[in-house]
Amino acid sequence: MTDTKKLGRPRTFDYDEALMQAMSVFWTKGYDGASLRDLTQAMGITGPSLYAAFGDKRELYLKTIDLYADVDGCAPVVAFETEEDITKAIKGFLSEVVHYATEHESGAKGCFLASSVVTTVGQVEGVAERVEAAIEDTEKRLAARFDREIEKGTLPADFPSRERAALLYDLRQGYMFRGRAGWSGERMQQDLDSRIQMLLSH
Amino acid sequence: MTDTKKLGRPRTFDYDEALMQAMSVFWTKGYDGASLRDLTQAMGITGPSLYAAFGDKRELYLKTIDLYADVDGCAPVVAFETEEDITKAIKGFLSEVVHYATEHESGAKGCFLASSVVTTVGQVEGVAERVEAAIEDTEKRLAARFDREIEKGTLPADFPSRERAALLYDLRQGYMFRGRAGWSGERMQQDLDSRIQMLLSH
DNA sequence: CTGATTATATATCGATTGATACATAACTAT
DNA sequence: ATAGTTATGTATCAATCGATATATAATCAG
Repeated sequence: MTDTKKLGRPRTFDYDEALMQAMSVFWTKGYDGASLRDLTQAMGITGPSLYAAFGDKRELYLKTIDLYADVDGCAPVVAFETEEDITKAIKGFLSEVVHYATEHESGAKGCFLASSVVTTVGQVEGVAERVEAAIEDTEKRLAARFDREIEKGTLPADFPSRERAALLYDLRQGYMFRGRAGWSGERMQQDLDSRIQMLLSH
Repeated sequence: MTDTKKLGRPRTFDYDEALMQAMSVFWTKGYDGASLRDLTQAMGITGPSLYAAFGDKRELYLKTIDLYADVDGCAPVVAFETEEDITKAIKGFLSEVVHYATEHESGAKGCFLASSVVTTVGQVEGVAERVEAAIEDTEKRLAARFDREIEKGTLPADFPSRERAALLYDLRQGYMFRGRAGWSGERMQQDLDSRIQMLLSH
């Protein structure tokens, strides 16, 4: 935050882009599967540079998780929040999830946090808090969107926002899993409409 | 199958139990995280014995997946199939899932296949087919249970069995994820009744 | 300029990885 | 008994692991 000082030789690579590449490697190969060689090669830097800029492997890993949570992880949620019509909002959320589950620019599939990071909860210190915080944060945002609809009057006052938010999140998990398992986007779109109807039923 | 021959020195350890221990190690530490030392130590055998009995690390891994699919993976499904009352059957399925997600005799959490194996789909040859087959098989069994209820007349003829089976499966994924993330069983039981109602609505 | 500070590249560290060679032990078949 | 076959234990392989020591290059303040 307070890195106002500029001293010594400046780094010759893009910090954020290197971090993005690191995330991609962790995503596709997992924490243990990603070797320092894999990482440095993808990031375009050498070992000592990596350690100087990001710390050790674990710290780099945590930084990629934070990057994902800030930038990459909320595309479906943003789609859900910005669309005014609630039906279209849900459709947008789920469509984004399906798209996300089946193809990602990094070449990885599924959700980095939900299908890769989560496996290192008991293994890498600092991961558990981040995963739980991600669930908490996402579900709150989803529930808030439903609540807004109640205020608008398009959903009844006793609409179970929190429950439906949790359900939406679980559907997300299912799609991510199917994506990892190799399911196509078309196949997942199949039940989309009936699921939307179900999410809004009361 | 046709191992009718008995020749040479017999093995001095229990094959199935050793395989179970191996599964436990893979489950808790992941594929890459599980070292040969970890495995042989937990299995109570030496390296050469492991390679003689199970092949290399990858083959051992695939064998643990098959073991899980045959024995361990279907506890919730069996609970769903055996209970006659459909409401109680769903409750049994979900309760079993929650219990499964929060505690397991091996000390691992979540579903071995859904939260651990799935991350090695693109990494270890032979895993992808097994994961897809597991989804296919489970969803068919779940749908068949709903179909039986249609035949009994307790559910309407146009009840969407396949859709609800897929939904049930996705809920399972959600619980498994939450379990990995550290959620308690009580917390997950919260929405159970309303979810059952939703699964049976038409 | 000089001195201080930081990033980079080369080379390499000890430790651990997955996997075996070898000799020995224990069993079956003849 | 003898030969054939398989499992086990010891000891160890080359390769790779995560991480660093060292020297050099590039920037800053003065």
